Amino acid sequence: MKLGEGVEAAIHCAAMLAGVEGDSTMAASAMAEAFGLSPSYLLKHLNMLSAARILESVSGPAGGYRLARPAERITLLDIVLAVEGREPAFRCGEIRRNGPVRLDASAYVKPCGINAAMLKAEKAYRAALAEAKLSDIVSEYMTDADPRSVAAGCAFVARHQRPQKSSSTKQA
Amino acid sequence: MKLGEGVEAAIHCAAMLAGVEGDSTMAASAMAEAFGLSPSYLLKHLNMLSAARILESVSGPAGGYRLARPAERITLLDIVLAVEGREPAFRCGEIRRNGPVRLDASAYVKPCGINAAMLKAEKAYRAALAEAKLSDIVSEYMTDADPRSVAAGCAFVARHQRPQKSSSTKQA
DNA sequence: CCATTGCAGATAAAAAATATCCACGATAAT
DNA sequence: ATTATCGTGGATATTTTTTATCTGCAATGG
Repeated sequence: MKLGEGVEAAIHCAAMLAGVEGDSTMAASAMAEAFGLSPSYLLKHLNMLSAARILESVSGPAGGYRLARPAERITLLDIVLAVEGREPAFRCGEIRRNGPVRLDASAYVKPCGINAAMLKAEKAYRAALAEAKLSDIVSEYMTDADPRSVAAGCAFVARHQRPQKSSSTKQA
Repeated sequence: MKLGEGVEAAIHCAAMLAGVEGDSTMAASAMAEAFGLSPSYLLKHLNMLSAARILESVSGPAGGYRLARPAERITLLDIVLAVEGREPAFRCGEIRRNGPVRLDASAYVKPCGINAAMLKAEKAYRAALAEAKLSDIVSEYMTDADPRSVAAGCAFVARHQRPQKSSSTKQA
């Protein structure tokens, strides 16, 4: 059982995007730099998040990504499913049918109990991830993490976020 | 997130071994046949179960595998961890440190909140698997599954289990 | 002795994850 | 309009992991 590295990247990016103001965006290249990741590969994962409507993207010179909805309504489950796919970790291959004695298909209408138990566990896993809101991750980071780390992170966001043209970002 | 196919094989084999009587054993080749699996590869997984003290093995012509302890004290978690390894699915690469701004290591003493949330979810997953006893899987199968399937399975076990030499298997 | 079985290690084949690149459309600044 | 920047999608390459096979070896019952 293993989660791809893209999950870690995706969550960190989403958390960082939670810090950009208004409808500003942040370029994928900036996030790749922030985490020392391959820009071209990170794009793939950000794209998955876009497709899942977790992020929005803006093309063009001032373009980049931003959250598609408030961080309060984004969970780690949303992100994990978007990046890793929605299929369960355990896939029942129905190997019980593969023996030398081939019974009629009607003998296997009842779902495999092993499969049921494994899926139940995964349900618990997903429920726990669904409880973890991106906003919680961010606020815990703000309060608990080392002030130097928080300051550096915020500075990075402030430096790389890009205000958008059309919509006024609450200018004083 | 994906579980190897070996997990399914391992659980099915363990469930089948739960049906052998006394200290009898069943050869790996028999189980491979029962599930239509590659014998040489199945051996690998059975070996992991042996190493984890979930199964016992006996060499020699009458040899094979049997449960190392009663099915009541074997959980799906035991099996999954034995086959897939004990490392968590999410491994924090600490990519937050990989940015262009290198802070002192002391700025990262607090564990990453993302990692904590992911591990918490996995803890829930493992807890659910720990609740699933092999004996439950087997007894549910006996009562719920199609009688033809149960009969075929029991017949297979009866035909392939091999009594051991030294210990008397409650012979009438 | 000898046939059968599990064990360990080397190896190979297949699949998946990771990473890079390029042509393209969108867009903002000039 | 031109240009430079950016995301998109597809093709492709590289690396790692998984799956599978084979061989020699030790154990053991007959």
